[in-house]
Amino acid sequence: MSHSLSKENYLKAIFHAGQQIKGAVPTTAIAKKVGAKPSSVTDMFRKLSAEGLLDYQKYKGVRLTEAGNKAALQVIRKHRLWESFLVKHLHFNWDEVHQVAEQLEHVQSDKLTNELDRFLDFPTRDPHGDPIPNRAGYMKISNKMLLVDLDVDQPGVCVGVKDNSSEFLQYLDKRNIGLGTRLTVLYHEHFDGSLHLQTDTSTLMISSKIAQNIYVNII
Amino acid sequence: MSHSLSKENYLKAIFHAGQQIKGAVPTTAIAKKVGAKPSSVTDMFRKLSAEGLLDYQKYKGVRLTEAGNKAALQVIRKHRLWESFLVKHLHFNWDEVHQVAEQLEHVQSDKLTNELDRFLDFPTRDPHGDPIPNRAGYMKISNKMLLVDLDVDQPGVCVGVKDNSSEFLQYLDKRNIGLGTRLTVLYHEHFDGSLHLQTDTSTLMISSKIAQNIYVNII
DNA sequence: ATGTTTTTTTAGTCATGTCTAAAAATATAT
DNA sequence: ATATATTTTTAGACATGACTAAAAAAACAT
Repeated sequence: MSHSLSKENYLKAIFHAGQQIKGAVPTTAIAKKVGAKPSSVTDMFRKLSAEGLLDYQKYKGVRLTEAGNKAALQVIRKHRLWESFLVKHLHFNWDEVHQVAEQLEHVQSDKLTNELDRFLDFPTRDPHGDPIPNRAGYMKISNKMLLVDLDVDQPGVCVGVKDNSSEFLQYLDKRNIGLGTRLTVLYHEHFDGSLHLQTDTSTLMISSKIAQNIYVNII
Repeated sequence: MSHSLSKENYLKAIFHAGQQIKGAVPTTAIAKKVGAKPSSVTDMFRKLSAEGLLDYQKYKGVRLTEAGNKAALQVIRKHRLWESFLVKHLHFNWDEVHQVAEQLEHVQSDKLTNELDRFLDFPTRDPHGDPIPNRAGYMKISNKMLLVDLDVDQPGVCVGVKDNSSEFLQYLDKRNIGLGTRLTVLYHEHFDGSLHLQTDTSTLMISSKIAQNIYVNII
């Protein structure tokens, strides 16, 4: 029932790649994500396939089986719960959590995971706005969109960012934009694409480039 | 500066063995602690020695160098902080924490460790009453003693247990004895060695065997 | 003191997860 | 359609951390 650290990383990478790609996930895509050479990825594909976690046909890439999907979701659940914990209680910034959560996600203890979930009051989104699977592995499909695509006068709430760099996150902090910030686009400036926003506390103007890196949900 | 999971476990085991043994720590003692064969331990002794973490002479056992001691203390610090977190915030019992803390202690992030320390309000003892090294690696030498050795009328406080079995811990819960419980020995029953105790809320009688498994500090 | 037992080390092997280099299959371009 | 480029797989190797079996050293008895 429990898999090695390396296998968990592959499952997670395959899950994420599967979200972005239409059909089967190719070797090279995973090689990039896990930072290994394609030959190593092929080896691992075969191992995971033998364990019934992947459907793998030579030269055709892989798909997660139901068991593989479930395993991947459990890792993602742990990753996102830990990210939430780090930001909410340990003063981590959005951009610092990933590396540490990558380690914490591999700790094996259902009790730990579920108690952490309860301690955090069963959050549904992590600090990047991504949905957190519940203990059954179910998560809301994310219908987040980029702020730049939000219609004028359609209220939205910030649920995450695309660019995770410190610079960007610090810029957002300075403009008082964070997870949960409600905002409405007043109008698009056609000349340069900049957006004029109304938040609960003020109005502000941001460039098109910024708006291309903020995820919002319609509310 | 950072060591593999396996190496950290060896360093920790050598530290603990060194506390119990007078001179150098022999191969077999570590083999038992880490659950490996003596030949594997010899291999690891040589590796750690080459890294300057151990003083090792063939057939003579090992001693931690200053660097090795420091590294061991950092692992112990993390282990005990995580145990504290699990008990205080995640509803773990005294006896459930060890296995999970064994995993969490290997997560590498100074910020994580130090923020966890702060979050817990800089605890000085873990749920078993063992002292927690601070970020400099300094910890109070434990002057804990067994309850059975506490003098009559000398007030003490429960700082831990020797027996970590669920049965024993549940017994203590039932008798309302826990970490921090203040108690005084009223008298020893010479006939069977049982102790009569005064706590803040009541008086109670416990057997000599129980008193041999409870650690107290003089207050 | 010398033979026996125990401890420790050496030598050789294995599993995991990685790599490089080369071969095979697939995809792309004209 | 066929040559070229890219992707994927195979084959063989390596590091880590473990193992077994046998040899060497140390400790223990009488």
